Amino acid sequence: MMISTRGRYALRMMLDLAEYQGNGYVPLKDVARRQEISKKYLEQIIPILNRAELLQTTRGYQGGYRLTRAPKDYTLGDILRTTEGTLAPVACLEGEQNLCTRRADCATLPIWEGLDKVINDYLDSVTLQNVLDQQLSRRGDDYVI
Amino acid sequence: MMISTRGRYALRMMLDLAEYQGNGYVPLKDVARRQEISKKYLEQIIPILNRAELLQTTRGYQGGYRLTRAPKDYTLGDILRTTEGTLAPVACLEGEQNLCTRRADCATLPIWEGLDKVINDYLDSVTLQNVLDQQLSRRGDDYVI
DNA sequence: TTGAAAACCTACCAAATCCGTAGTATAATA
DNA sequence: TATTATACTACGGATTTGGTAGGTTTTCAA
Repeated sequence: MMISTRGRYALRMMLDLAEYQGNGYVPLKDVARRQEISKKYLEQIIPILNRAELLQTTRGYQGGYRLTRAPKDYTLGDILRTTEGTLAPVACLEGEQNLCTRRADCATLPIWEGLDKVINDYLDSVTLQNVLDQQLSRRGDDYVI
Repeated sequence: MMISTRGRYALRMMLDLAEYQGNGYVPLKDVARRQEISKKYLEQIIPILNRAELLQTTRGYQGGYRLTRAPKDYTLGDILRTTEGTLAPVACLEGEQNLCTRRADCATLPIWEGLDKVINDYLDSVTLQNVLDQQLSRRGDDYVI
């Protein structure tokens, strides 16, 4: 498993904001309730998104969070790389601290690089807006049936 | 990181066998030396491949391991799914014990299913033979330079 | 000016997973 | 029967995961 609850919850929170923010700010309490995720745990995930300026906040009365950009301007790759730190499928690709002496003629390294590309390309091909659209169309289907 | 040393070492061991087995059996000692992996640790990885009948063994003098099939008849997906247990990128896809009550109308589930497919398709598109061929052609390049 | 609502910060913790080491038992063959 | 090799099982330290808990600070409204 490469994507932990951190990334998955972050994604669900971003989707929730996209759906419910309207013109205002959404309090975390509401997101937590709708998504059935501990508010306290979400509080730990938010600073990561915040530092990367993926969302805006105000404190105090009627405070909360909202997206910085339009939903179509976030790829899932953006959100997941930010929260997970890396999406590298193997340690060899995780940076300088994992340098391997066999790297120069490692037969498997090109494989991992290819896998890494496939993963990132896929996640960068989907935006928050895409997911919202799919969700709405599925809900529509339910009414028809 | 989704693929641990177990899967990566298993893959390197399979490649090593493919390269060095000839008509006989390759003792683990030799694989461990060439690949610079602890023999004791490899001993723990092997039973997994063994149970799945990905390799053959004989004990005792001149014993060791060899591949069951031709290198072109193993995909990397075969080997990695066997050793890692699952290549699922998220817990939600890892089987019945991780059933989620929100599953029925989870907006993100289709994303994870798509990611899972992309990963497995990629790893099933490469065989051990493919990797061997690439490796040989790279070694050839070195001679030219 | 005070109270309530909300975000912010930091410490802590149990359980699981990862990455091995170690020792003994068993089998095959010269 | 000695040697070579696999097979099995237990243990353990380090790290990651998935949170809980409690207090602090900011903002606004009554």
